[in-house]
Amino acid sequence: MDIYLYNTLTKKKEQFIPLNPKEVKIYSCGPTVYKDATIGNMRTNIFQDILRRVLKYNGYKIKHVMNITDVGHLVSDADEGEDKMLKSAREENKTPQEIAEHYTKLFFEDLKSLNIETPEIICKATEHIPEMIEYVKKLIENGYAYETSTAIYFDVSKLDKYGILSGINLEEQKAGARVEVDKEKKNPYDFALWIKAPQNHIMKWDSPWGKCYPGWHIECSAMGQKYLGEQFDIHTGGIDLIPTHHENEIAQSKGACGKIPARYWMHGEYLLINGGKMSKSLGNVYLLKDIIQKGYNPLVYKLFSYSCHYRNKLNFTWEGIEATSKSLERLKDGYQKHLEGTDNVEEDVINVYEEKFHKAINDDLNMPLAMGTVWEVVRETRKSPKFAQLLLKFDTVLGLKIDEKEEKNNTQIPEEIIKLAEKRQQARQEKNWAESDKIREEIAQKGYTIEDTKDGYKLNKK
RNA sequence: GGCGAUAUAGCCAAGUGGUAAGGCACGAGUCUGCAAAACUCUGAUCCCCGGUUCGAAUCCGGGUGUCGCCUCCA
Repeated sequence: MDIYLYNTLTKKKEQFIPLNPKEVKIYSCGPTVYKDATIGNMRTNIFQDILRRVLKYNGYKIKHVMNITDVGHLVSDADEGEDKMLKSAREENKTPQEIAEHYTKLFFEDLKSLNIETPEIICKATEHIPEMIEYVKKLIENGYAYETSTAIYFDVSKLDKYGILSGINLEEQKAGARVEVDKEKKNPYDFALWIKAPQNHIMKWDSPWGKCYPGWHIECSAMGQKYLGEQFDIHTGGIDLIPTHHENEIAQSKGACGKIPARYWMHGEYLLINGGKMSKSLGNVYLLKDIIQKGYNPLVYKLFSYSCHYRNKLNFTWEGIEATSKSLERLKDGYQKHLEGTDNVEEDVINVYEEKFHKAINDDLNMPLAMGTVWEVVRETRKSPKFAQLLLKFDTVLGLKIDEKEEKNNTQIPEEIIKLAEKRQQARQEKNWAESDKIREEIAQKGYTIEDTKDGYKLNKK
């Protein structure tokens, strides 16, 4: 079945045809590991995971590269100001290496909680300094870069066109309106490839231009080329990377080898919090940890993100998480019921559902639409293991572990509560409903719920 | 000022020319001593105005609203 993906480069949905008919090469801009990853960051990672899984569903092998930026970009704008890694290190009284290690570990823990597949290749910026130096050298040789007293800059005026991704027009931009223009820069949009380190700068490396550290964009170009070649299939990232980072990656790649590095550029939209931007000042920066701490399965967040297409803004609310939490439970219940079902179902019925689902995910990863089909199968009145099997197949894309039973009953129920439940059970047997209801109220006040089933009572923590 | 996105039931959200998927909530019912859970049923003509068309949420023009980016940011 054909796959269609929206390409930021052409602003159109295009049929996806990989360079190699069997293997798809993807590069994803990974985290800068100087602070906690937010659920907003995770939305992008979920989007990238879906992309992988959908391609695999279609039978492709994946070679997916993700970088870890463990050398800081600058805190302030335009190639000046303090380095973010160093700032965090100073604030937390640790070495930059310790900071990077710490946040890298947390990042991968989040991915694991969300059942996000680990890319085939994870590469750290600090381990690819020689490749970056070579890349800068090449750009200088090709006449796309020049040296000033502070850095090696990319000369955007040497390109036939700068700004193809974001659609900016250099002539129309008010250069330097908000950015202090470096007097030595030839063009306001020239960006630093390689920055000469001040004496007190901790992270710096020897290079033909002295002790330096890399500019923000060079690592992705250098590592992408190293692992995937001069041109690969898909480049992904958050929507915010379009105007600067990806624009500059394209510039670098065109300068170095005359090619746009990726044929398809895909960008995930932002997650909003209560309709607005997530920001520290509003105190609405949430981490996956916060969702877990409220007692939710982290996969609830993953399912929540399927309620909206990746190219649309998704509004995060706790109400939404609560609603999704119920959905996930019902999804799992539905799966179990099919598993235990005995109804007969024709292959045709299965195939119709499968095709509907497949078509949805192949249509630019339309998860909200695909979920519609998932629910149709879950709600099928006929119960059959064949449907369970189909759902399991869907779950290779969803990654929700629908066959894993919730472990909410594993939480320790205090002796006291169990005693009350037993007492209530006895009252019920004696048909002493008043007493029974009284005890239920008591249990509720102590933070537990009790449900009566045909096999007896069932306790849960609220 | 420039670039871009979006406006569909209480909420989240698909659908991009042929009489509005799905999820959550609400309400009703089945079940239950009652409740919970589960299951079943129930709701919108698609921001406004004008146009094209046999026919538009869907195309075109004009408004209005919301949001994002243009500075580090997924």
